[in-house]
Amino acid sequence: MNSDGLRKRAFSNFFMAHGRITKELERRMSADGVVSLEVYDVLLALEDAPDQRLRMSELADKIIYSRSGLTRLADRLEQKGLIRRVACPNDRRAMHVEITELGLSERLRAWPTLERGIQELFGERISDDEASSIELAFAKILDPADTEPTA
Amino acid sequence: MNSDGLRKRAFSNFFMAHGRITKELERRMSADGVVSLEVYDVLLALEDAPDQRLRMSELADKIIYSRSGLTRLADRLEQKGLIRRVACPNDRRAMHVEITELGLSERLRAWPTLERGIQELFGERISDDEASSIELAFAKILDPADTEPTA
DNA sequence: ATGATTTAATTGCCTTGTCAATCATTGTTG
DNA sequence: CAACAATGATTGACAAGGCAATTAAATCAT
Repeated sequence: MNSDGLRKRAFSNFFMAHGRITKELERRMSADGVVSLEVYDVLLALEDAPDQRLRMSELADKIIYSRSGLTRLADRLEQKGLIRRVACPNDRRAMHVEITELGLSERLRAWPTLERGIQELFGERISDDEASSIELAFAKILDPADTEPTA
Repeated sequence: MNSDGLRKRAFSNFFMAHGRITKELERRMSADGVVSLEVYDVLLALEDAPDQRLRMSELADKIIYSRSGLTRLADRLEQKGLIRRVACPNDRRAMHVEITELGLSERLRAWPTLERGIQELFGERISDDEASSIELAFAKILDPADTEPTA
C-alpha cells in the first residue's frame, strides 16, 4: 500500500516541524523577555478554565505533565507571582491553582511574540486549504483520546 | 481576518496532538522494551547518513540537540553499545559517530512498535487527502528553514 | 614559522522533569 | 465507627539537557 508511505512521510514532517518551530519560538520568547511557551500554556489553561482556576491534577493533565513535575513548576510560578495556590474548600487534600493579575498581564504581554512567531513559522507558509485540513485532521487525532483500548 | 483564527486553531491542534502522541509513543516503546523515540531518531539519522556515520555536530543539528547534550547522550549510547565514536582522520578535533551492529538491530527491533503507534495514533484517523495536505504543508514549513532573516 | 582566531568536542554547574515513596485526607465496608 | 483502600499533592533521589568555560586542533595573518 502506498498511502502507508504517505502517512509515514506526513508523520515525519509533522514531527520535525514541531521540533524546529518549538525551538525557534522558545528562542524568540526568551529574546523578547516574555514567559516561555510552557509557562504560556499554563497561564492560558488557567485563564480559559471556569473561574480561572484548576486543581493541580487537572492542570497537570491539561498540559501533559506529571503530578510531581507540576508541583515543581507551580512552585516556580507561584514564586514569580504568576499563579496562586488556594486551598480547596470541599476537599482538603486538593489545591486550586489560580492565575494572578500579574499572570494575566504576563500572558498577554507574551502574545504578540507568539502570534508573530506562529504566523511567520507556520501560518504564512501554508494555504487556507492546508490550514483547514490540518485543523480538522488534528482535531480528529485528538478527539477520542482512546490511546489504548486495552480491553 | 477569519483565516487567521483558522491558522491559530490549526496550530493549537497541531501542538496538542504532538504532545499527546509523543507521550503515548514513549509509553508504548518503554512498555515493549525497545529504545526510546529520541534514541530511535539518533540511530535512524546515523543509519541514513552516508557511510552510516556523522560528526557529533552534524548529528546534534539533525536531532535538534545542543552540542553538550549530544556529548552526554552519545556517552550513554556508546556505553550501551548502540553507537561507536571513531576519531576523524582528516580533522583530529572532530569525532565521527557510527552506528554499531547492535544499534542497527535495536533500531529495527523498535520499528514495529513505532509503526503500529504511528498507524493507530495518527495514520488511521486521517483521510488520504488530509495525509497529503499534512505532508506537503509541513514540508513547506520545514523547507527554507529561514527562521530569522536577520539580514 | 608563530601568534591570534575559529572550530569541535567535552566538562562543571545548574535547572528541570520523573519515578517511587510519603503524608494527609477522603471514601468504603465490615 | 474502626480498619482499609483510594486519592491529591508533595518530597527525595536521580537522570537528562543546557549554558558558559575549557581543551585541543585547525586555519589565518603576518
